[in-house]
Amino acid sequence: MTTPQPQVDIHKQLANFSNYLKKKGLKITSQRLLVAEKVFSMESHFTVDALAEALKDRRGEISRATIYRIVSVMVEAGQLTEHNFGQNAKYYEHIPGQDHHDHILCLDCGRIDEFVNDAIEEMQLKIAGEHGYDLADHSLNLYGKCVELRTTGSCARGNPDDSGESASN
Amino acid sequence: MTTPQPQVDIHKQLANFSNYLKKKGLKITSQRLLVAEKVFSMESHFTVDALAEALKDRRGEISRATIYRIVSVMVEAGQLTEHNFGQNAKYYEHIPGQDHHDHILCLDCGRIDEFVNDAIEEMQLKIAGEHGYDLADHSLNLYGKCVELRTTGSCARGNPDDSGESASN
DNA sequence: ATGGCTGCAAACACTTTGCATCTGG
DNA sequence: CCAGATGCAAAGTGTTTGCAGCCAT
Repeated sequence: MTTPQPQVDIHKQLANFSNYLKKKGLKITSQRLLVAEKVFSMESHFTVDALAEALKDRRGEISRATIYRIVSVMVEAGQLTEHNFGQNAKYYEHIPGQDHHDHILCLDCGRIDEFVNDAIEEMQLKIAGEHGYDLADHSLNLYGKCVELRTTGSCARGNPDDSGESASN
Repeated sequence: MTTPQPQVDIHKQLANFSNYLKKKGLKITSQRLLVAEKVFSMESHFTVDALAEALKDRRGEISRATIYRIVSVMVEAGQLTEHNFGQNAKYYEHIPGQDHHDHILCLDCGRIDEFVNDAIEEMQLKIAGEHGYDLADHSLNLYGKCVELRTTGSCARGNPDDSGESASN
């Protein structure tokens, strides 16, 4: 069930990032390496806040401002994507050089799963074309109740009783 | 090109809203009616900010706090939907009692078009099921370059020259 | 009359920015 | 050595909330 991908070669990713920095004439600082390393080791989707927390202790901590700046560099570098799941904060996800995918989220526990569907991808291209658009990107998020909630009757955050209408948000 | 829907009976919509308020034991205040009326007359997608601006002059203006509160009531009432288009502010759209639809947005001028695709809707249900989810909602947004930009070489906000990588955001 | 509503301003959460200092190349 | 990076704190957005006074019911 859990993505069993073996740490898609963090070293290679770090090397790519360093190359990008070099190519752009940006400096390879300890903060950038630490942030990048942590980013590449994050299991899945995370917020800047979570990233900042995860970066604590190592050698003190890195300033939020700096983390925001580094994250934005990584997005430009194409090694990180940004998601808007309808919550306050943006979510990020490192790109293991692999395929694009969409997301399905649990409205109760916030669990996030991924999926790919070629038919939908094709449809989107077709639709964009029909409307005269040159498709550049898209975001598809499904929201529902996760398998755990359905089978055990409750998941991390909510349970059937008080889940009255958490879906409203 | 522009949605030619003839003001889907604002009076009926207002009546529905009033009924909802009554049913819920909420008060029918002048602010609520003014906001609702304006909401129903808004052409398409708007932010709370735009709504507040549009509400000015009539009889002074309505406090943002109040507008936020009324908008949230209307969402609960099911007469307004909330969208996250990846920008800072949330976008709203009144529901004319009609069909659900998805969006396609221009990365340059911010233009927003709508579309419905049953095949994709079905696919989503299937995908959710395959992942053990009970699908409650979804959001599908396509981003690209609009027809105007493609045909005339420029649209409201940007033009091919400086549009270098506005897609990065 | 009275409890919900409004308006104001302060509080909030997330993100960005100005500036002095520090550091990689 | 010096442009670019960092950290801090202050400033910005967009949105929410506490509270006193107001108005539908």
